[in-house]
Amino acid sequence: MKECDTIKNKSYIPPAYIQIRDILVEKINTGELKSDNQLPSERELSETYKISRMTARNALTQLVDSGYAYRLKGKGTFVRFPKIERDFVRLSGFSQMLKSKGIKPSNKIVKSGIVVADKKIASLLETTMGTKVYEIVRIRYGNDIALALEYSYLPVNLFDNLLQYDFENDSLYKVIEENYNYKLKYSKQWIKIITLNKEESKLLNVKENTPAFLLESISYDMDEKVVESTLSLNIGDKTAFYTELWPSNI
Amino acid sequence: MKECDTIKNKSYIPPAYIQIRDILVEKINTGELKSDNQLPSERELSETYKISRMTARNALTQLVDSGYAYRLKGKGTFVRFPKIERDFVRLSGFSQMLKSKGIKPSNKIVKSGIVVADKKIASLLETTMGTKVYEIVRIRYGNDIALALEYSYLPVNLFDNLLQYDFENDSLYKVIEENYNYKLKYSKQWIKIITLNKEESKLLNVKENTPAFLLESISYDMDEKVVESTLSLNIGDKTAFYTELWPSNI
DNA sequence: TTTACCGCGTGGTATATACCAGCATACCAA
DNA sequence: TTGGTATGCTGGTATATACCACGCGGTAAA
Repeated sequence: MKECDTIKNKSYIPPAYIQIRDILVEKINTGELKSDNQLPSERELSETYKISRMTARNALTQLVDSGYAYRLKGKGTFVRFPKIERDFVRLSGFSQMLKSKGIKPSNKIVKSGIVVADKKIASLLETTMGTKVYEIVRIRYGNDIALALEYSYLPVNLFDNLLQYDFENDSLYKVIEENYNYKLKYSKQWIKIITLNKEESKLLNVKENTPAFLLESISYDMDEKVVESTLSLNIGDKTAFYTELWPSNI
Repeated sequence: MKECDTIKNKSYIPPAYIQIRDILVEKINTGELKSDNQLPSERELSETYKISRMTARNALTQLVDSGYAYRLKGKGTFVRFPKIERDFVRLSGFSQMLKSKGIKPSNKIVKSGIVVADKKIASLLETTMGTKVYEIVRIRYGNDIALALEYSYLPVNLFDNLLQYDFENDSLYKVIEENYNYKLKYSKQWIKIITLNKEESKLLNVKENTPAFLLESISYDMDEKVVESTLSLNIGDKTAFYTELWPSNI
């Protein structure tokens, strides 16, 4: 069998267009290339790095697709920074989102344990009522101010001895990916409005009936299995979502 | 000057990869190709339509990028239907969104006229306080139930005699694109929570202090000019947003 | 002075070709 | 039966080349 490089062995060499892409991303992140600066043209890149124009174009396409750049026909390709956020809550999770805004995230566990799924939880985890699931209830803080109350549910059969981990300091996603080796592929999410009940408002230290966002999310791994589902109650006047909408071209 | 085909004259012929893409989209929409069916391979497409493999690949890439298909290395390209919705409110506007769900949209104009921009409106339209702007206030109905109260603002200097048009029946976007020839490029959007005041709740026929989504949006045309800004109050228990989040690859 | 055109650089589309890498199947040998 | 291998499909990466459409600035003509 032929030798085949993978991510796991150190000899992995990314494709040329990925390498060029990363060189350009680096220049954007370090500030060498600023917003609306012109990136090297496709022909220029191909000469500089001794690659074909198509490969250079692929590298630039990667930047455009991920929001780092925009193209103007007849003029050039230009930096867009800060890059647009199409996903208003990233798959990377709550902590990372706050960190990227310079806000100090912290958690407090309200309770954690194993419960049997009721109808609502069963439908979120795409399983049947009565299935055993982990329930982790946390309060999320930003700069020590309570922002959200989060209920996370995970199927017991996928996670052996999950509760041994410290979810006040370790991110749930990190534990799932590193300790159980589930690679998350995507998540579905719904945003609704509710008013906080007595218990919830007390935990979040706000008045009863305060309006809040209810975020329901379901996360899928590479095999399209549901690995986790979260209900997040975000205090209305401390939360806003931002997105940019681009017309579909089909 | 050389003759140059544009969308406007009828002789416009789309690029080959767009034509192939549209042929495939058509087959998906008519049901000839169903969810998880395999699409023709790149090599097969290139033989069938006498195009190069790269052009065929471009066509398939269009489908993948817009959520109509997914690729599996070594296996093929497959239909994803219903296509994923990354944008939870499309740039196409409110009416079209409801239509796509089989809900009958309708509007009622509350008022329309020219006002001078206060601080809030000026910042939304990226102009200065005191600038003259059109204000159009509408109630949005779905199946004759009031869903939202919408305040739209447009700079007077970009739209000559805008109020001649009938916004109870024509979409605002349609008028902008067809009568004034502004092609919308993208829009920014914020989602917040508010509670409806006396006047708003009366217009929407709900109790005072009902929680509602406040959608603030700014639309930009191809020259990155602000052409329109909208504040939309959507009744909380009649509205939800859905999105799928995919991790960024950079 | 104003207008029209040309040249040049840019991204956009398209061709033809080549080899690599992942998956499935059939087949053959231990 | 089991396990390797050969083959043939798939998408992924990469090269080289060509021409088109657009934006802009310089220049020559009106």
